[in-house]
Amino acid sequence: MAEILNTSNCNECAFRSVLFENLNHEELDYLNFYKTEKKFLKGEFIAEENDPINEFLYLKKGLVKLFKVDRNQREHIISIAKPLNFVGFLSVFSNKKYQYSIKAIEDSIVCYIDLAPLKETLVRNGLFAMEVLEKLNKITDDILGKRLNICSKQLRGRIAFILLYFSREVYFRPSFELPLSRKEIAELIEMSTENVIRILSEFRKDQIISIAGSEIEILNMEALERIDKFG
Amino acid sequence: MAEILNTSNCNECAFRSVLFENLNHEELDYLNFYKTEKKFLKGEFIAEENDPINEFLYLKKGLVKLFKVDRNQREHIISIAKPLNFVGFLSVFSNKKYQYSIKAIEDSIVCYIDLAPLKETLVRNGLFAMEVLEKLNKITDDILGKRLNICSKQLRGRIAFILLYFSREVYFRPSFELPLSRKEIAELIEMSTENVIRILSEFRKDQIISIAGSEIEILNMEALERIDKFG
DNA sequence: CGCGGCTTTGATGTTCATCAAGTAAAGTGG
DNA sequence: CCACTTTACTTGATGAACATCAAAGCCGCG
Repeated sequence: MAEILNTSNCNECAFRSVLFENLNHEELDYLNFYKTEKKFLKGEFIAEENDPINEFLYLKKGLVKLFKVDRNQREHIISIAKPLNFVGFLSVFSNKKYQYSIKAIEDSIVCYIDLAPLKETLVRNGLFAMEVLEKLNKITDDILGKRLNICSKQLRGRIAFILLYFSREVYFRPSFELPLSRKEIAELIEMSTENVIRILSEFRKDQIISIAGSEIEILNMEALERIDKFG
Repeated sequence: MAEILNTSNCNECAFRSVLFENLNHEELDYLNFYKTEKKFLKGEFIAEENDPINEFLYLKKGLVKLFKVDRNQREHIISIAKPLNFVGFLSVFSNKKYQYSIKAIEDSIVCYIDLAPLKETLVRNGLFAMEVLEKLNKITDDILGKRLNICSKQLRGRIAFILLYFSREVYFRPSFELPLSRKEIAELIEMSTENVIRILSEFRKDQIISIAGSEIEILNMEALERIDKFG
């Protein structure tokens, strides 16, 4: 399934300064020894709910979704994770099993670090632990904030919110290709697929966005921001 | 406003083993020096959104709500915190300011530990940091899980959920006094006050619960669980 | 070619918030 | 302690927001 890559060394990783600022060369070499790097194609599972958590994993490249499936087989997307978001952070220190599934929504590269040596390093290096603590705190803050935001808005506001999210926080451009199907967007912001489509069309008619398949361009940013804020 | 208590020593605190298992006597004495204990009456503010976070705080006794106020003056309750939930955990390591307000919903005692010496101790003692990491992870997992749960249910299911929550996780009894007004329950599970009342009355008519003011008794636990699960 | 999945639009009905009005409870000032 | 005000609670009626159903077009794939 997932292709195992010719693993690069953490010491040379571009993300080192962002993620592991407080580790020295020895510590990095140590973790590097317990590290695997895997490549996933769009649509492939990276982890499945109830799998045991044996590794700490983070996204080096790509885009993934974290989601749960409820008793009616309906998916609920908890969060979209992009590189530098520690994907495995949500439950890695509090649970033995994944509480959700992870799937690549763009071709992705994921680093796997065995959990035991990582924990060892955390215990040995308090600065590193503090760093992880801060990042974890930030990520969960962010997820929870977005969830509260979505919960308290009505549909037009939710669509505006999610479009602004992709534009501002993922692609850094006013035009982008939606990495999610209409159905997945519905699952992310808790509404029906039909209404996702309907409201997107509405925005198109109002000249707020233009749509070509999954290609979206935001034409009137101010209007969208107003809808996000007051909708 | 809040009464400052004759501070007890952390070394003798009953919660020590639960919260600070991995600290030795010296470390505890050190933190104890930077600790204040305050008492709040029901309804009093413990912290307000945008206050600077200078202390790490945790609830020793009582019950508090964490909430935000939106642009329409409507409150949104993020979470109810009970003793042993680190109240200040949500943003304490990721933000300089509180992202939400905290208010006592029962008479409460809160411990304040200055943030700087706490962080110092975290850096010096990796085991302690690891412990905090695990607890923080658990708490945010829990809050997020509940939020997702609430978002994906309709109203009857939400009411069932929140009644079961108080019964199972807060009071450990089938009968209890609701610490929240009907309005606050509405703010916690994102619905209108009128519908909270309506559905509670419905449950009363169906003999699932009995109501006497804020006194609630669950009469038919199985029915409530069914509604929680399938509603 | 035909099948299944994704997208789109319209029609219909349900769920829910809002409005209105009334009662009970709880605080406030004389 | 009682009139007065305010706040919480309650019920019913109405309409808006939204999900669901139905049908049709579109595309990729075996």
